[in-house]
Amino acid sequence: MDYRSLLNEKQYEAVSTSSQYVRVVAGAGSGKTRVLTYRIAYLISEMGVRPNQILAITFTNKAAGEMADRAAKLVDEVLGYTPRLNISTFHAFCSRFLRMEAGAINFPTSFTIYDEDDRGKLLKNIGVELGYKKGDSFIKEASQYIGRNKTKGLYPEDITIKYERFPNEKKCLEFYKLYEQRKNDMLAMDFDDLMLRTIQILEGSDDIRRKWAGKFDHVLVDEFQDTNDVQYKLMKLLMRVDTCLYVVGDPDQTIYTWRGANQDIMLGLERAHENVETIVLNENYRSTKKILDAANHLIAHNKKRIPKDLFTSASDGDPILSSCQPKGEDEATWVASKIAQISRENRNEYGEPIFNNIVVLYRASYLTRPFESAFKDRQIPYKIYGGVRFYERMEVKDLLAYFNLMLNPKDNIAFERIINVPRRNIGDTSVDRIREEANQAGLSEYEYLCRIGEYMEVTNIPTRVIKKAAEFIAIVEDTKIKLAEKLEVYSEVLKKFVDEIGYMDYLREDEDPDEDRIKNVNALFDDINNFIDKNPNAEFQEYLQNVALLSSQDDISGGNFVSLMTIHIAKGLEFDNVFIIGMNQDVFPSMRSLDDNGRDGAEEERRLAYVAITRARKRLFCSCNESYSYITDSKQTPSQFFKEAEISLPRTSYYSTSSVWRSSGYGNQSSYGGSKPRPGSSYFGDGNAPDPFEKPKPKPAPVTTATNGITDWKVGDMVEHGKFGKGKVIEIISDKIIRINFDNEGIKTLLGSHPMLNRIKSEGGDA
DNA sequence: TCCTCGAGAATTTTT
DNA sequence: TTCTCGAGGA
Repeated sequence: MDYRSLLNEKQYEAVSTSSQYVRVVAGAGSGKTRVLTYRIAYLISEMGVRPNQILAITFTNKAAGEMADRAAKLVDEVLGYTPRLNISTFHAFCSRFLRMEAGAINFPTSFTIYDEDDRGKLLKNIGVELGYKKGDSFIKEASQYIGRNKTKGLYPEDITIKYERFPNEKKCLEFYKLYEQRKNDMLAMDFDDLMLRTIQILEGSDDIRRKWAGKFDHVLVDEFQDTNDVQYKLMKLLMRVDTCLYVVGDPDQTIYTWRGANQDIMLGLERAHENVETIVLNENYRSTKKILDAANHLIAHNKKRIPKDLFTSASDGDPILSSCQPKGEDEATWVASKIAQISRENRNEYGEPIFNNIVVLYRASYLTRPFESAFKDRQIPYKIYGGVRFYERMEVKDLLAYFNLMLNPKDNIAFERIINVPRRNIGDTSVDRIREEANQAGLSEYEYLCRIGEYMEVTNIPTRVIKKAAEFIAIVEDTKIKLAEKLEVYSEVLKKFVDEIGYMDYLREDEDPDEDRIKNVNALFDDINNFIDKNPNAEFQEYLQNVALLSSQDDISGGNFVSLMTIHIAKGLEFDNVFIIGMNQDVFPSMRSLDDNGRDGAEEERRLAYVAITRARKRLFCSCNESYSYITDSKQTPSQFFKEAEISLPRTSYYSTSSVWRSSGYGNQSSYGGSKPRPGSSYFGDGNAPDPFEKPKPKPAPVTTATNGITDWKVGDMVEHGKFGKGKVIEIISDKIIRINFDNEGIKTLLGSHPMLNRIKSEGGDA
């Protein structure tokens, strides 16, 4: 492959360097991902590195998947085979590591991963256990204390308090201890544990460390500016003296310091290693000149940075449009009218308006509300990312909790989530009692109920509850046996289970026209099928662990709709048309960030705005409003970022009293949108009309053909199963799942590609 | 145990 | 403006 012709000079230099330590400072839109992808391909195709000697770390699972696909394709073009690449997030890497090595710290490899929601519940339980009320502010304080220490890599045993640095420090530490203890009892890990336990194991055993550091000759890290100290430590543990390190990032895009990101790691890399080669990519291929100018102007206000102006040879492009409207609804109307116009100008081959090159970005999720209704009124299809994600939906979480409980009976959080869902008349009081007694017996809540017979003398749990619980346990245990046999399709066993416990009926009763709960449940089963299909040898446990690690960006899939997301989620993405909304002082930059972290906070907010602006390829729109703020108890004012980015803000508001903004600047601001939006009214319909644009559903992952086994089943095929014997195909449920009537075993639902399944005679002829 | 209602609080970003 | 919590009644 002619790498030289596919890359510009700097990019080629970065891709082909042979230095051991390389730092690529890549400005927004300079082809950062391209460089990393080509680097991986180059290592394999030109430098003879074996694919499994490379470890690449990205920020999201989605980025990992894309990079793996693209690099694999490149290698395939040159060498004619598709390599298996180790590309994942830090967390996913650790999860895989722990599945193999957790035994070293006496932890089972079938641990459960707790997400933020589970973690919050556990913390609340502990708070109540310690005698605080549910909403007590101390629980919040302790939770933050725990979070802070974990991002620093400190477990309770690493902390000693000589004198309290703040009033409740000792109490917080006690809380932290209890949290860790309870979590360990339940064989669970939170996100931080994944990293910290991995480090613990690597530090604790030379053998294991040698084994893992021996695997990788090349470690590559994307978005390196957002690496935190714990992640960096882990990286170093995975490296030998001769391991090559290749990091790519942009210090101006550090937006995760609140999660421990430390841009000094990137800036000070030469202090850690000798002979670091630094390559700067500052030609932007993404945005128009006007957009880039705004970004450069803005970021120049930051004091703590290495000056690095992006340049482009692109044309000026359209002017940046801005607007300040009286109310949030008016701002939404303004945006909606612009979107309607853009989509009218961009039509696909069938003449339908195109929405998928449009994104609406904001600082905080609560800002989306008026926009949702404005889009609905105007029949603009949209999808919100990072709100409630698919895997966080109530019904999906319920089912995952059931499944988790099956694999890990010690998981009290899962147990408490579902013991009364659907209603079994086991209320809070009973659950409290179960928790208390289980604690005393030294068992998990589920285990305690399983063995309640041994405790009949002492228990205070009403017999009514015990009876109900016993029914429930019977179904769970029965399903566990079926799952362990692995003979029937996983999802089918689970489906039966879900029916048996009456969950589907419960969903149907509780029908909420806005929520497609039942469809979501089916989508979950599809998802499980897909996973098992793609990873035929994987344990179901792995699916559950994977699911917990998925992030908001991961379910970003194509479709013709406007995307709405926070700027944090938008990191790494790009769109033709970008709207930045809610650009009000104290909202963006956020007052809280300024309060908490002073000037550093302000600089991070500015970097965030920089990220937002540089997402845009062709057109940029910035808006704010002057509505009343509950936070400051006063009217809102435009963000300082307008001035700093030198984006002029026209006086469109007739309520405006304090407009200090220039009304001239880049062209005629109001000509673009046509007529002035009418506050409070919509252009289409009466608001009661049915929404013709269904909210897009999570798309089932693309159908993959099974790696082994038969996929082209037909009704009437005769089969032989390694365990069930002979039978006949009676129904094709989907392209993967079939129903077979076995001579001796009756009707079973199976995965068509199941290795135990063989066709002995095809319908109408020999196999 | 569950449901309803009213008061009150709270609005950041996420692997 | 919207969600959460707790009290009180069925």
